[in-house]
Amino acid sequence: MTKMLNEPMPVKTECSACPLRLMSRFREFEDAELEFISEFKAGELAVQPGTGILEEGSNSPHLFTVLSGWAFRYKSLSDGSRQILNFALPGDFLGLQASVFDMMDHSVEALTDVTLCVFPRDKVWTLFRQHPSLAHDLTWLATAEERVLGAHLTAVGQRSAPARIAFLLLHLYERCEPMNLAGGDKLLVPFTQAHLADVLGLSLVHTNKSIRKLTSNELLRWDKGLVTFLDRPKLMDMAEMSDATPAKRPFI
Amino acid sequence: MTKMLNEPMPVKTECSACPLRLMSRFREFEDAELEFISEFKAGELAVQPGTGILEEGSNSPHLFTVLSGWAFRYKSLSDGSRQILNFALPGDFLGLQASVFDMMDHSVEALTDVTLCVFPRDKVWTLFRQHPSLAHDLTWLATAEERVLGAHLTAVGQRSAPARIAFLLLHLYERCEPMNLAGGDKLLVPFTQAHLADVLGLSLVHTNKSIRKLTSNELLRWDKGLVTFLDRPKLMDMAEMSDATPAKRPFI
DNA sequence: CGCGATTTTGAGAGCCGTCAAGATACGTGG
DNA sequence: CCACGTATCTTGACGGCTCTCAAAATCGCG
Repeated sequence: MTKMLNEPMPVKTECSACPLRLMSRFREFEDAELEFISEFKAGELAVQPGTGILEEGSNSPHLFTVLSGWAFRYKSLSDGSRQILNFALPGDFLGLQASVFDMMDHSVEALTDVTLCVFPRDKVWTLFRQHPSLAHDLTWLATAEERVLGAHLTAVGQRSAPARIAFLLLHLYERCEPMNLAGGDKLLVPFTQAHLADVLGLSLVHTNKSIRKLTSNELLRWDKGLVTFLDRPKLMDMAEMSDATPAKRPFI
Repeated sequence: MTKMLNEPMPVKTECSACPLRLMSRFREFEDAELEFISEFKAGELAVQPGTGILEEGSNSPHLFTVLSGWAFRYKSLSDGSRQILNFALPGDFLGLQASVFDMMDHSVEALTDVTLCVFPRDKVWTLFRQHPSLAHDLTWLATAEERVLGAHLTAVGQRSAPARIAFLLLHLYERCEPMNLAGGDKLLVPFTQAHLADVLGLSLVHTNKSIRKLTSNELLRWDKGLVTFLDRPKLMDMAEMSDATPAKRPFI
């Protein structure tokens, strides 16, 4: 399933014209910051679904920002099972661990066609020295990831199967909505129910039956990857979620 | 159970004579770094078991480093249950979220008597501007927390109750050993089985029965807070852990 | 000695996992 | 256009891990 990683291609997307920057969700950059990032960026990488982007235990010389597409972080266990830790969406940063610890403790794989900005790890230190605001943004991104993992852990540790599913789908809606990947109570999910099972710590069979329970109760629809929320209040209630509006986020 | 937070007391421990610095596990500081941290530190706080240190949803003006004692991070749910995300040990940093997001998404409570170094949040920005190496350390700490949460999520999502218990105890041993809080296959845990249940997403009853299973199989002993590993290889095997030696860590 | 917190044990129910098989969808080659 | 293979989704049966309820035993402490 996992394919080889291609060599980075020349830059196609100028940072000054970065499509992510147009999204209302992202913070604006100073000229100096933009200039540094432009210089920081080594190239672009386009990978196909199923391609491994980072490998657990490895020590990639590259860091990535997702420009487009979906990926997912996961840990493999020796019995063949895996835990998906989180999905990575446009604007998310991949490989910070390799930079800080010289070692990934999880892998990352492309779920759809993915475009990545590529950065050389050995320039991260320059970022910290010359651009404290961007260093702060990196800390922001690391902390944001920590929050998501804490939320997932709470869902998996404390909630029933249908509640976990409701939680994850609503959570993804909230993350997708600001970049126009979701809207009008509709969310296009590029993953299979097997992926969902691995996120939520459930078996595939039970995941499927729980989804069926949610659909037959008219709480949501799930049609070939298109999820529609039919009763958002009830779903949010079972998932124990409130609808706080998130602040503007940074990205590198 | 939760008590009030006292006002910070004057500094008792000079950073230059910080007891943590004597531990082999922590990295050495440059003089300039030490000077800044000394200046950064606003005071010290001693709290009793059960005291709330940070509250979910709040926006504390203070950040903390644990000097001594155990605390734990947790999220509360409306039905009264809670998920403990992680324990905080000496050297761990508390409140980075409040600094980055203006809002904690989890609470922190003292498990034992705890001594904390107190830092004002509004000087964090100065740290990023003037001391890139310390900024990098903050990112290190945030990323380390992310790793722990990922490991917990994997244990809770993929492993049986006894395996989760084995995992958590071994994990804590590894964290305690470098600071002489554990050794010789013995670990002093200051938490109850109810805490353990809330970490692992298990009921108290089943947690107890699973511990009994581990003890009656002669894999470990659990005696009034003293855990002894009797068959470490087997425990590590069920917990799916390898024994990599961790690198030196920073602290603030 | 008495009380609350913690640990332990038993019984019964139910959520969820495993095994198995069928149905549906989709891409590929004939 | 059809046949076929693979991936994904669906359903049923059954077992067991884990939960809840309940109560007793033990510990810590005043």
